[in-house]
Amino acid sequence: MYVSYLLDKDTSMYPGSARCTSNNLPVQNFVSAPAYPDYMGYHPVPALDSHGQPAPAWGSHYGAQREDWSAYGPGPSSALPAAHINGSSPGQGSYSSAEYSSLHPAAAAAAPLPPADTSHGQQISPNSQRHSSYEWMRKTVQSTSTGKTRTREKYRVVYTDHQRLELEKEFHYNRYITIRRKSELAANLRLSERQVKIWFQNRRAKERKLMKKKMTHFDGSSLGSLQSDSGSVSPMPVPEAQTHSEMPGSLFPAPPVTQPGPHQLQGQ
DNA sequence: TTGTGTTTTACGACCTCC
DNA sequence: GGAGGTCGTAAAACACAA
Repeated sequence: MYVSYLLDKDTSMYPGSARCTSNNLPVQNFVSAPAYPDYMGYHPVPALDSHGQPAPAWGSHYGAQREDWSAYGPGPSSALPAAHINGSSPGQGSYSSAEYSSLHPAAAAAAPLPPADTSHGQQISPNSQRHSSYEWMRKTVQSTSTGKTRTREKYRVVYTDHQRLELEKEFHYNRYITIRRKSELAANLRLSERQVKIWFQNRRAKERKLMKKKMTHFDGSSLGSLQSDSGSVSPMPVPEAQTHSEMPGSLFPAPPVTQPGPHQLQGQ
């Protein structure tokens, strides 16, 4: 399960119930009920607990013991542990089930929720806080050969654990995000819709990369386990028409299909 | 400390679909 | 034409060994 690692992280990241109290994020959007309560493929926590213990509902992961939330105000926080904040200890960024199960759950030693005042392109991540003041964000860098410039504001912010957790949750629920959910998520996470879209694109690319890696590793003999690794939803792409149409009469998208759209099979 | 490898954001090119 | 898709890649962020 993709989320299990993050859930484990989450347990230490957001223990208790008062998550986001200093973050200005709409807490109600992150409690146990996902946006699609009727969708059977997504079970927020209990089914994902890899330690054989009943895990609390989403809401109980967040808050309480982080009595020091308010200590992480705007500005660099150099007192944080260097490792793990980015979910990057051993197995950094790998969320396949096998890897999840082998990861130490204490990966999130301390992941402060940064101030939510992260207007587009200015997400203040723990990492960026750790490594610099805000000055670097304002500078521009020359791209190598093309002469194009990229502003530091764009290149690149490190998303907070919270943002990534929510994105991972959404990804675990559905590999392809709908327009509506993209808007909601962007608003909730203080990201732009473009960022959400690109995150999903990159996340799918990452998954394909992992799949490919496993394919070569298992030499195609363990495809069944590969399928189950990806959770309850199909790893295959969803036809675009299903994902970015608004589905009249239905708030939410249909469950993912197992066949890719025609245009997604060719040219790759 | 430094070099190296990996992961994470972000973008451009090119594609299909509506 | 505009949307979102994949693919490839740049560069920052990060981990870790030497």
